[in-house]
Amino acid sequence: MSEPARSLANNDLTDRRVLVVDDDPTVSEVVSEYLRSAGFIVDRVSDGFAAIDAEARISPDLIVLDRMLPGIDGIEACRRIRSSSSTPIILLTALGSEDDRIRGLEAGADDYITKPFSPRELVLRVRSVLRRSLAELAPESALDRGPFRIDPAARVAMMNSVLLNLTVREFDLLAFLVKHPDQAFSREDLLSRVWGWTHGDLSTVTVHVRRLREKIEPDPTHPVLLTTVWGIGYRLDLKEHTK
Amino acid sequence: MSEPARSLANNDLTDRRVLVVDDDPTVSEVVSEYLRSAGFIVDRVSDGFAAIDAEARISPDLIVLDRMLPGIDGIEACRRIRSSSSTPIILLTALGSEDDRIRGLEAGADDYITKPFSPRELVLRVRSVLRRSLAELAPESALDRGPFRIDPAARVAMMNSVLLNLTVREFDLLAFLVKHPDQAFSREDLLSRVWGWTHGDLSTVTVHVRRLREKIEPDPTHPVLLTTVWGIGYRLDLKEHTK
DNA sequence: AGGAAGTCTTACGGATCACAAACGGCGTAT
DNA sequence: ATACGCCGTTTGTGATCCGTAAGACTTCCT
Repeated sequence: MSEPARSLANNDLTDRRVLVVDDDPTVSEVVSEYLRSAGFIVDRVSDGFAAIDAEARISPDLIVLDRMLPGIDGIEACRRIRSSSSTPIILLTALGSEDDRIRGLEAGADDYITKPFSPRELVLRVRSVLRRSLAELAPESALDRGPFRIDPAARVAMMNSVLLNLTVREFDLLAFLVKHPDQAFSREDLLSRVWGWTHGDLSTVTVHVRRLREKIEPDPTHPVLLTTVWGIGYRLDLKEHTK
Repeated sequence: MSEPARSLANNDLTDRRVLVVDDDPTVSEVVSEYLRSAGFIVDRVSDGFAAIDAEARISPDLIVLDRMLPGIDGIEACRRIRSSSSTPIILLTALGSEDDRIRGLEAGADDYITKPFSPRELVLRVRSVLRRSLAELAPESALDRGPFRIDPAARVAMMNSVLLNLTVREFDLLAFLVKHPDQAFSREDLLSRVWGWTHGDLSTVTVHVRRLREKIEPDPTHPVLLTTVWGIGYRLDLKEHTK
């Protein structure tokens, strides 16, 4: 109940412009209709070049891009759009292979939906991606909680009034945990919500947790703040349910 | 041995209401039985109008809807339900054509299963759709009952305000029992609803009950909280009969 | 009392998991 | 151009947990 509600309140998702790119009129029609009824303003084009052009012209808040297109394909269109803009992109595809998915994400796509998909799921994904991208733009205020003070704007983190010398990832990780204290997160969750990855090496999380511990724990070998929940993941303990 | 298992999700999928709509008594019976043994509460109706009525009346968490129905067909029922509610819908069908599928998804279905399907696949799909839809909702809150306090989000269990050091399985087992106190469950039930297995070695349950007793019973050899119901299974006694 | 079925207890091997340490790549600053 | 810092990955190690099996014990029934 903490985050999603607030970001929804601050950043309204209605009336956002979505650009739908698909050469199949049926799919394009269905997708557009559903997005419209979900409160989005929808523009449609049917090939890659038109997509690049339209993106530059109307600056949509998000693009739904079919992977298979006449002319340049979706992946290439995605790459070109991304090279000049950070507009979020959701890729549509008939293929479901892992390789395919990775190539899509590498090209800069923010999410990936395989056909056949339900329009409802599409709307959910669109909302989710939009929320994420809008949340990054919103100016956030500093947060004091427990011994921590997180200032996202200044990118400064303090603990007991002393400055923590954190790296980018460490800051993001700590900021997320301070925003969601006393809640256990799996490595997948953290990878997804802090790193923004949908898949990847989970040990990345493990190592960064260890590095963060070195900077915030009195005794890093016996964590009391950032504790591990065996078989689940990690939790930042601000409530004293321990001991 | 084990299933895809590891739901480790934030939201408990047990005790969710599923409405099964099918005019074929055999199919309806089989589907319902499998869903029940997977821990769902199942209601059944046999035609489209009854489905619309039942949906409004009992507000199920999910609907399994046959595509072929007397009166209005599944697609139409799906559309009507969707017009007034966002309850997730899984469509059952004998047909497998692409067109058919698209029309189903267009009507607002969240997933689509073609007959013949394995009951196991059905349960997996139901879980998957439910998990997606529940993920958008509020996280579950802590539960206080008797001497126990269960916080699923934090993955913390306390007894008389002291922290219990439980493993994953022990936590899941205790959480389930605290949610359903003073009710006897067979080992099969527990295996199905806590482990998510449809079959397996029942001694697994026995051993875990014993391990849990070691951590919550004053005298594990003479249980007073987690008692065994001879010939039936186990029960968590929270109503204070004696003492 | 005796047998059968159900339950409890203990033990063990495999599997999983968490952690530490180190490595190489990449970008940036010097 | 070089050095440094950060990041993601890999490897090895130790610890934990889980499921199963096997035997002892208890309860129920005849």
